[in-house]
Amino acid sequence: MSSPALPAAVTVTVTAEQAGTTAGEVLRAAGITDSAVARVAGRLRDLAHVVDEGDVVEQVPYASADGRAVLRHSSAHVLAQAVQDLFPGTRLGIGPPIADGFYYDFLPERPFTPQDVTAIEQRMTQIVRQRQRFSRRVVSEGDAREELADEPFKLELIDLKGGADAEGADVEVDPSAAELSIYDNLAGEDLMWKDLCRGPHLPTTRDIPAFALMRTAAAYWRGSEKNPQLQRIYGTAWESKSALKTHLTMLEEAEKRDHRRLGAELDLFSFPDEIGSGLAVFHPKGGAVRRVMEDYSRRRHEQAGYSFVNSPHITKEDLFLTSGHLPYYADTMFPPIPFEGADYYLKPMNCPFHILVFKSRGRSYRELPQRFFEFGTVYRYEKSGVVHGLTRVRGLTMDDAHIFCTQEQLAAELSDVLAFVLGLLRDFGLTDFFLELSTRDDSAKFVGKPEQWEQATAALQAAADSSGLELVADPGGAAFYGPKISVQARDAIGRTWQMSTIQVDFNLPERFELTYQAADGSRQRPVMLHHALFGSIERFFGVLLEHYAGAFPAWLAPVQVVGIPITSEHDGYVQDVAVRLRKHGIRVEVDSSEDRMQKKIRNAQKSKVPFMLLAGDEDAGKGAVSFRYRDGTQENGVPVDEAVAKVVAAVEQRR
RNA sequence: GCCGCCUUAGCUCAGUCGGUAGAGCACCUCACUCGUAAUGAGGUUGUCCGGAGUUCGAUUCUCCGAGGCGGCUCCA
Repeated sequence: MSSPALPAAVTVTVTAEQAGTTAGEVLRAAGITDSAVARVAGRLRDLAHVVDEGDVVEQVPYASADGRAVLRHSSAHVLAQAVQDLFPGTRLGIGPPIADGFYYDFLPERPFTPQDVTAIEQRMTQIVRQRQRFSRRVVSEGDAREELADEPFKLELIDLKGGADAEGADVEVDPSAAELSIYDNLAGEDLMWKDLCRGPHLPTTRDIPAFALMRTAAAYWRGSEKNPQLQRIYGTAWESKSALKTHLTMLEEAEKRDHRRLGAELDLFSFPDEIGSGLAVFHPKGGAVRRVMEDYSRRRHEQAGYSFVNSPHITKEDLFLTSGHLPYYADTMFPPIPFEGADYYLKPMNCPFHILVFKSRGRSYRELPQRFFEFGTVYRYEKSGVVHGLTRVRGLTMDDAHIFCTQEQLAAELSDVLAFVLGLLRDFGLTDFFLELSTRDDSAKFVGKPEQWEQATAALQAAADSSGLELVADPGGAAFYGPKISVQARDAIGRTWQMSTIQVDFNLPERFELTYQAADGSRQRPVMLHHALFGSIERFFGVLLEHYAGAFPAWLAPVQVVGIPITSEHDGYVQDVAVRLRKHGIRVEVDSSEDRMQKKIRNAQKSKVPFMLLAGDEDAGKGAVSFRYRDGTQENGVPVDEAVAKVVAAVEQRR
């Protein structure tokens, strides 16, 4: 994921004497050995690529984005070769490099077992040791079809001429190149295996320094559930054994931080089977964290000029017919409840309710922008295979806000909202952001007038630009009713999470025929902004839990202080200190169990409390306590007043 | 929803080639009263995920269902 500084690439210009030699030879002559492939005249080429005088040959270090992609792509070939060695008759799909690794899709006669994967990995090791050469050969389309007669998926790729709609397919057939190429794997002069492939590749299999197979999974051919399902094997490959190890260690770290695991270990929440898949209950400790999150958010919204509204969990279907959601999202809503002659639905979003609040009486331009906020619990029918801990649930609470404003107010409101969102996320300890601007494409799912889309997109673009953050384009990613900005945050171990979204909506005000009375007495249509900062509280909770690896800062920690009496005789003394802390709103527990004090420290440490507060004869004698902090350091003989002030200050300063 | 794997004590997991089961932690009892990550001794705990089938007998085999995990697809 995050990598140490990558070495700078060296470039060499081919001399007259070097013309007709290879890119690899030119680089070696310049003393460069660390190059997976070469960039010649701006294109990645095999080191065996023949160069002309004047060509600029650029080193592509293994530990560069391109270098890693090539070595992973070559690893994918070795994987496919191993699979076809061990399971003849297995058909090949595609095998591209991906972030941190590679995969290859297969149609085997039966799904792979874990034992198969072990065997495949061993076979790969043998192939690597054999130092087989990756040898490029340009073929005519006719020859390719003949050679690949047994590979129906490859033939389909040739038909598609690169299959721009199939992610990763362009590693097999280059849509921008006129020619098709096949890579032969040669041991000496013996052909061991071949695959339709654009390349480029490492010189030999031996040049793969370190790889590992990770897992198997199913994947639809060309990403469509209408197509046959293939068996995918994921692997990872790196420029060195130590880089591989670093990556695997990072994965272990991510696993240790998994919010589902921490949620159980720290007694924060659970998903009882009795309730149903994707429906969480928060335990007292998780509830404490959640309450602090919500309280803080409410206060900030209040300060930013939001009014609080409330709405029910179910509604008659008419509301969602008017909003236009039902036709789009019926299959991701819980099924209707027939009742008193109407169909009721659990609400999958809050916006129509807030619209009704706006619509409950006439509105004047004088009261715009009108900002409504609610912690609104919504229910969505997520398919059974996609529910995932707190990050993908069927019941979630959105910190949902809807702003009704005039066209003229839109731009200012957007940049205020963006600044508000970023400020709040920073308060929760996320500091590393980038933005994504999701716009429409020509798909039929998008509603509304093109000029409104343009106006909204321009306003979002301006707000994004003024934030100074990196902006990534996401064409086609908009909601059906309007474009959006999403804030992506990087967590403590460099993973990115989509957090807040801000959407512009001209559509709903129109569907609900919203109006306000303008200064000239005319009726005008307001614009709507949707935003949710946490997205869902459940999901944000999960992200924070992983970000902090369970060690919440003191202001969020479910238990902020654990009092530990050295012996049971000091229970009363520690209890008195706890009472004083509690008066300041500090969440404090005293461990008066029969355990020895060392065991209590261990337990408190495992529960990741920020402050352990110990007292025995030594401290009690002088009206003091001793701290042990989460990092194991200690501070002894702190007068009680000072200790209380210290804890209170940490919480108030949101540390 | 689709594919694969999984489900045994509160938790983590072992085990039974078909004869109703075990460890560590947790919990309870007793002793210990201790200064910064596990005091000792003793004890309790199970519809072996649910249902149906095969069988003299099913936690174990088969089928169906539920839940979980890894992906795919999806994500207002």
